[in-house]
Amino acid sequence: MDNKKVAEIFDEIASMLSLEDFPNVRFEVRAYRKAALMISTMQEPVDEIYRKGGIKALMEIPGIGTTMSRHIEELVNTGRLSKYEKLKKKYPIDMTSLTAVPGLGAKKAILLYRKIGIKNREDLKKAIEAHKIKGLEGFGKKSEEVMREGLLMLESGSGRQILGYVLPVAEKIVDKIDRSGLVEKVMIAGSARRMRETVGDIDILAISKRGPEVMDFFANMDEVSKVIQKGPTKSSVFLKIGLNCDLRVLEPLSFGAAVQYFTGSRDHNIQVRQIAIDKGYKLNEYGLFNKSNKNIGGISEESIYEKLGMQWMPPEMREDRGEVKLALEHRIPKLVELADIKGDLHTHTKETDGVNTLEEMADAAIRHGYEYFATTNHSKSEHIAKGMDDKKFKAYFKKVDKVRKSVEGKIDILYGAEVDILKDGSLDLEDETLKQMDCVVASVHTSFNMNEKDMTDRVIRAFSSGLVDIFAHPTGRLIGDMKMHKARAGYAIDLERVAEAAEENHVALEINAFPDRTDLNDTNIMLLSKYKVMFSINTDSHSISHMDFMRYGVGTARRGWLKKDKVLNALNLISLQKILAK
DNA sequence: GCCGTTTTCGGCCCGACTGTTTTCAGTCG
Repeated sequence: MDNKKVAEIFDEIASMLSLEDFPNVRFEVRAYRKAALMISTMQEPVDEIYRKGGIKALMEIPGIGTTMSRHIEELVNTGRLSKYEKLKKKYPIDMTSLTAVPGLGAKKAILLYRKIGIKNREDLKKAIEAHKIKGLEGFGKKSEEVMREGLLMLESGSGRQILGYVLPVAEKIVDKIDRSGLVEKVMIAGSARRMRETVGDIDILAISKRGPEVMDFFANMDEVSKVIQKGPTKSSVFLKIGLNCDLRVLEPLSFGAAVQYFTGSRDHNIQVRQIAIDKGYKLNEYGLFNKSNKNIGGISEESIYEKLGMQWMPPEMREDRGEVKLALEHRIPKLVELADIKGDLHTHTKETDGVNTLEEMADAAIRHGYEYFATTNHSKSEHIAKGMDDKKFKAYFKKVDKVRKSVEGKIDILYGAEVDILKDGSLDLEDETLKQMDCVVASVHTSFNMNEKDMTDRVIRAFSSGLVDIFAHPTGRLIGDMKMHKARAGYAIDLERVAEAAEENHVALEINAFPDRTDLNDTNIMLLSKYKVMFSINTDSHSISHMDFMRYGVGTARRGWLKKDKVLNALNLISLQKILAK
């Protein structure tokens, strides 16, 4: 029983309970939803937690109490849950997939079942095609249309998309609104502002006295494929890239409150609002209100946090992972910033599977204001990537020498490679070749389906060569979205054992900034920060434009609460070389 | 159903928009 399945069952129970009528039912619904969300985003499988520590360990999980932990116990032991089955008898419909259809909630779903026997999405689709829906009580022409389009959208598979491909679009939209002259201020909020690796929609906030005009401008933008709703203060559109985008227009006095509110995350906000309530205030998206209902802090995010006795914190931290407590104690760490990055230690060129020459890459690195960068082409096992053997590396380094001279004084180029860690843990190039290099990046590209112990041993054996400086994309996962990017779960690997070995052998762990990877991810980084290991934030650029991806790596690092002093490539060249020499 | 250095009971976020409403319920974020 994996976490996803448990979460789905809890979520479905929540939906079914929302149809029941007993005191406090809505809070019970919320409890199940919260538990589902918690479990679905957890790293460790709940059945493992239960097997290791029983009910007691389960109850340590926030949002899981006596009842939920018993439920999990029942699910792990029997594969079934009597409460779920009981409800399911009463509401025998495929609740999760039906309520995923926009415009359709639990109440309407059960109504459709009772009136015309719709049990799942297939039934719904047929009923819509046969125009059986409109005319039913509570349904009209419009609701049929909304559901029809919703179904199409679900079928086309657009869900969350990768931040690195969405953020530039969002920024373009914001820029256009800004230049329209209709707004005093406009900015991105939501999960994009928190730099989550994927986003489900784009939230934009603006200050303007001309709401309706702003909304007209917004609805008519090139990027928009369909207007979903349009009011004077809130509009929602579906973008051509297959994502929803919401725009809200606000008063200046509410802007800070709205920014705070819509940046989220939801769980962070619930905590912050609770603090407001405890202080006798009320916090909503329009402001921070005192007892006499005067807005005392809505103008800026900073003023809200300040009035609540909290330190302002970077959006990347707002995930309800303990940041609220730190903010109350004024102990928010100073996180690494894009401006701290002094170089990129994982880049490719035309010689293998990159598209730009070393000269072009050097130029781009200079434009990024870097002090140094490493050229790290693939080793010979990577046939598809035209990986280079020892001889080719030697020849390549002569070329590097030339370019080095031509950019002298502007940037330093480090010799490097992205060398394959072979199945047995050996490296894909001769020791002699690797010893000549300033920066050896090692990574796994083959035999992904080894078991966890073998994979971990393989990687640790590579570290013990003493030749590896950076372990690239440590889990090998590819995020993917349902459109064009292929997903791949990471290989099984014990990251904590890897971190121990990395500490011992002076290997830095990579935070790969490539949007499909962001590997390590935020939770990995948090987990591994307790080790005395350095992290290296690299783009894995295969072209000069990829160098812009650095901000996603930095964003991921910040989501993992990483400070500058743990980041290898935030060091200046001299300090970097000292560490690489180890 | 969960949670708690002010509580083991009594709280738990709430407003915009829409459709089908003749005054509001459902959905969503």
